[in-house]
Amino acid sequence: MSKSRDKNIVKYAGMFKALSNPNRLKIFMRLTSCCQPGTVASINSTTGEVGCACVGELGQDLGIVASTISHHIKELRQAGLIRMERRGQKMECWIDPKTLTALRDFF
Amino acid sequence: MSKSRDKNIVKYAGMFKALSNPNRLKIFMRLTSCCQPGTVASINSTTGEVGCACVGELGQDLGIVASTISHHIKELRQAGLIRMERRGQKMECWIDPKTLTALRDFF
DNA sequence: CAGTATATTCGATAGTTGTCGAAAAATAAA
DNA sequence: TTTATTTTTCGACAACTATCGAATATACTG
Repeated sequence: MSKSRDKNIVKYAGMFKALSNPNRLKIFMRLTSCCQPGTVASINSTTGEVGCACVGELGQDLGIVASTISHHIKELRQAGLIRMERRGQKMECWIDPKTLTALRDFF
Repeated sequence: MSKSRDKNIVKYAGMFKALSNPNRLKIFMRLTSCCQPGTVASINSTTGEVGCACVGELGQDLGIVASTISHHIKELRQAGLIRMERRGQKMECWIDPKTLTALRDFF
């Protein structure tokens, strides 16, 4: 019943909540598939992290208005599932590898 | 954009939704810790005592009213995460090992 | 600068969810 | 049958969510 355990539970519950919306889950899966090793994407030379789809692309794929996509991406980011970075006019999103590992270890 | 893929997404989104509530996640974790996955109810062969949690126990642990626990368990069951069986007056719950494996494979 | 492209914020709204207490149902015991 | 125990269903309600369109912001291009 420690506090850190409760905090952890809230953290993971937040991740699962972020993945509980079908459209958000699609975004997540889309990002995981395009970030697969071997797939081309822009690589951040400092962090080494692999960048992927931007907001517009994701919205076009799912047939969802941009503002809604933006909202969903914000949720995924706040849950710690994805990271993003401005690249010109576009925002690039990619899966946070640490969180992905944490989720793998959870189950 | 196949239909089976969409169905799968909805299925997994449902699992994550079930785990997105902190209390439900606690129930899930409690069950994973107290039950051997695959065994319906861990019964002590010498004492005959049952090791798997029932609705009442779970509610007492979390300080939540029975009707709420019942509701949460129903959600977990409908998502395919847990299974349950009547044993006398009590209902015994345990994690569905198949679903657990599926979730492991997802990430 | 004005114009274009992309992304975010805001306001509104219909729909969903978590929680409780009361009542009902199912089972066991007396 | 009556009583006790455990669980489920029902009704209610406040809180939250997904989605959209409009307005705003940010960055590039003539």
